Amino acid sequence: MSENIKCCRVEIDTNIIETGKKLLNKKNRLISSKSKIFALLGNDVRLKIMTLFINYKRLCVCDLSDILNMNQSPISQHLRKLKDGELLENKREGMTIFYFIPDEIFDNMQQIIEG
Amino acid sequence: MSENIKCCRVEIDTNIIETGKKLLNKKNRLISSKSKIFALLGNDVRLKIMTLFINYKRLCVCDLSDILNMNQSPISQHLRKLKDGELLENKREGMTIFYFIPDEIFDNMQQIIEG
DNA sequence: CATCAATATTAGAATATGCTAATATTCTAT
DNA sequence: ATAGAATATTAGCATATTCTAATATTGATG
Repeated sequence: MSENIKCCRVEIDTNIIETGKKLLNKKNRLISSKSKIFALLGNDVRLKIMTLFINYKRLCVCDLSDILNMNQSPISQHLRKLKDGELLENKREGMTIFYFIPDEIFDNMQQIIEG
Repeated sequence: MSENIKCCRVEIDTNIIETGKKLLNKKNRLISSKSKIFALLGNDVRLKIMTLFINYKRLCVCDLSDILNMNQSPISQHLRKLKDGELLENKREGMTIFYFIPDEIFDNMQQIIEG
């Protein structure tokens, strides 16, 4: 399996390579999904947005535009990404569409972001 | 302060905008530094690398190349970023340079990545 | 049903990211 | 000292990201 050894270090623990591969293989899906979450949070604007949602429960695009002092379009685009990544949900109430962190992940999000 | 209201929703809680701004202002540095960490972890390869360091304590470029089945160059480049972001340190021992998660942040990293 | 407020989408430009391929650097060990 | 192993760096390309500016969509409400 480990034919392509990249260097010939003496104290090589060839076992590490096999067990490492197995470890990653086992955690592959989890790592992939986590890295997507981190990538979403790895943007200043989006992390601010999520921080606001932790503190205010629900906000609309306008609120965020005002608070962040940014145009509505990029806010909408960020919210779209966060929604696609299932870190946010939305719900219309009258004329405004409120975004919020889904109950199921709220504690976890707070943990990751504020913990 | 909030002259540039983005929309004229009726039930607008203008207070949110001011307190939101203050909140972000207060947490600004923290958010910025956290988003950098998340951005580093928001890449599949780097998250795999960090996961490996949590499980194996220390590894060299070659180990990672072998485990991840990637060329040495991109691994080196990722390690550089992780080191610049202070998520990793390194130390030469004989011919090989070992990377590892600094003691001070190990628990925190484990928490973020595995928690 | 027509209007308009709120939000979403799109194209396009500037910048950032992550790889390959080639080369450079750094130390060890003879 | 010098050769070679391990690692780092660089240029360059392809793709991804994030904004602006313009336009489209949606649904509440007169």
